[in-house]
Amino acid sequence: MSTAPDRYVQLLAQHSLRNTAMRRAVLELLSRTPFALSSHDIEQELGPGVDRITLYRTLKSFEEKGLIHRVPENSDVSKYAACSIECSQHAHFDNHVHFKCTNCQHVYCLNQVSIPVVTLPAKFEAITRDYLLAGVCRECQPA
Amino acid sequence: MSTAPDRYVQLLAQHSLRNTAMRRAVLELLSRTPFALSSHDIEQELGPGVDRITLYRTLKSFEEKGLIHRVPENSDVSKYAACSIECSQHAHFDNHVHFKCTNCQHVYCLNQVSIPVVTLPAKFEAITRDYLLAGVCRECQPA
DNA sequence: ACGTAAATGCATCAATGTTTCAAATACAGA
DNA sequence: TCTGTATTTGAAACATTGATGCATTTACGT
Ligand SMILES: [Mn+2]
Ligand SMILES: [Mn+2]
Ligand SMILES: [Zn+2]
Ligand SMILES: [Zn+2]
Repeated sequence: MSTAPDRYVQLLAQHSLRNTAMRRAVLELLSRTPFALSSHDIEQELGPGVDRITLYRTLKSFEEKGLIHRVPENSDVSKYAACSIECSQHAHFDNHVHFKCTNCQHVYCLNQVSIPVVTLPAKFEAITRDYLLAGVCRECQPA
Repeated sequence: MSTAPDRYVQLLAQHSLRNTAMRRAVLELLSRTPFALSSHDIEQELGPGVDRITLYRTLKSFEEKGLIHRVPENSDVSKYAACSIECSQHAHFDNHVHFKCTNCQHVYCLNQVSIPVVTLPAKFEAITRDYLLAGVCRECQPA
């Protein structure tokens, strides 16, 4: 009756994170959900058992280790999504555009659409880029 | 000894906002500063007299009326910058790129650089776009 | 199976922002 | 210029997000 060596246990090990119930649950939830989730969303989804502080710490270490990335939501609440497989502690490779639906409020990672490069004024050196669109998503289009 | 009919009084009137001390002060500060300021920054700059709650409300109405725009800082604090002259309550026209310096933490509006358009997957309809770069700014470049 | 470093759970604290309501004030109209 | 009224302000209370310190528990290398 040992725990099946599932995908998430492996992912945690690969990123030097210990295998705990909370971590497995959060990782599973974010991998399964097709849009970004806030800390509050995750708390709701995981049910009443979860400790808010532990969840914050989980999200923080996941972000540091390259398991998830924070979506540049321009509101006051952070939302998180699973990273592409090649992200690590040392470098994030989530160079895709994000899309926030003004109707359902969901934020999608558009992994197919990469962020275009712009020419900057002299002496500005860019290292990271974020591109956030807002509008109406696929699900919310009027017939 | 009447108040000189200055630029800010005019701007307020044009956007259907009453002429108050707080509003003049905030508008003047944001117009004069070459990078975006947080609510906290503004509080510091304006000195100990300012009421925090009134300031929040000032920023909120300025944003609604199209006098300032919120910069999509991916951290937990909102920063504000003066809008281009043609913004109004009904439409913002700040289609420029923003740049956050990882050294001095300042966020600049790069008004010269407009946001490139991307091709979205079917059925996604974009209405607004935000593009935030991070890196080293002009002032912080090593010699 | 053990020892230890890491993670958890809980209390406490801090920052940001909203709401409610009475008092003050800007400004349109007389 | 005076006056009435809708807007704005200032203060207290509240809500939410998140960090920190510390004792206890747990995961995992040996
Ligand atoms: Mn993403
Ligand atoms: Mn700007
Ligand atoms: Zn939608
Ligand atoms: Zn700088």
